[in-house]
Amino acid sequence: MNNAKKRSDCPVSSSLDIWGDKWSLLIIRDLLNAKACTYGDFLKSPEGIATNILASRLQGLEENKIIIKLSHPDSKAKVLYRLTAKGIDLLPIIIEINQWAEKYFPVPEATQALLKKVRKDKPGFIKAMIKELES
Amino acid sequence: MNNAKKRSDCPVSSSLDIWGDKWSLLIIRDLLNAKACTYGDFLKSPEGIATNILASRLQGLEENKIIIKLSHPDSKAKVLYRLTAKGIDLLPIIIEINQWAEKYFPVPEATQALLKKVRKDKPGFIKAMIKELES
DNA sequence: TAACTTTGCTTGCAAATTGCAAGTGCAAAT
DNA sequence: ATTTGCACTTGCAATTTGCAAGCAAAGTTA
Repeated sequence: MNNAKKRSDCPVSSSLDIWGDKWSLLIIRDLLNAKACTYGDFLKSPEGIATNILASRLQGLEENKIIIKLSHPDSKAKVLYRLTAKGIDLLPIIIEINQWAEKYFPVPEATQALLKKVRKDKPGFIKAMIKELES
Repeated sequence: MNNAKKRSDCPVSSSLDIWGDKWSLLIIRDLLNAKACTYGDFLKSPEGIATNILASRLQGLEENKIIIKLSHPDSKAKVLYRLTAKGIDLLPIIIEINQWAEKYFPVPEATQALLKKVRKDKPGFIKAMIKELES
């Protein structure tokens, strides 16, 4: 998703041009869960992304303003990645994906617990989570 | 998305294993728009999917029970593809993608019109569309 | 201060996937 | 009987992926 080739004017297609690959949404998932991640944090995720692919995806997401690179307060050697407002706004999509998944195959307990809260009050859940991610 | 390799237990990851490539969701989009498509219909979409890729994606989606292949009432030479209930349930994800896209870049008039209705009553819109797709 | 480790990448290369063009086989129309 | 339409398949070049190794800058340890 590095190269900026737009296949059509369709909003779904344009969105997929940005984050429609097997890895980008997992990076975004990590950032929704953790609020901020280092390069090494992404590598530790269970799917096992290759380091060169991670670098290329982070670059693409940054170019598309989905994430921002920040300097780590503790160390110059470390880098922090965070979601922009545009990236945070992918949360509803991720929630719907989780709900779809829960309906059609077994999901982890932690997911079930979160989705229970979502079911109780989805707009409230999203609002609270956005507030948390922006702080 | 042909091969059934599950990268992790994460519901997002598992979902992407099924339809998380640059083409599958466009096939699903076409089926949400048209209810039923022939092989040739998919080829006509503006993104220009290659015929071998289309064949491989249709096979994968069928294996994962997202779509079904039906015989065309008019001709034995034709095949109809339709969404299963599992496939139709991807509609909320597609809607959220459209809404995200509308927020961050210009979208076609037709999309804007549809999203206006979504904004007015999202659950109602989804319900009506599911009913239409299942009929 | 020198050696060692950690962090965030980059590079090289083989393997897999994609995309283009050209078939192929069956059905239907002429 | 021949041509056309439809749903794919095949061959092959080009791109992308994934593994392993390398590397510079920063931080830690002795």
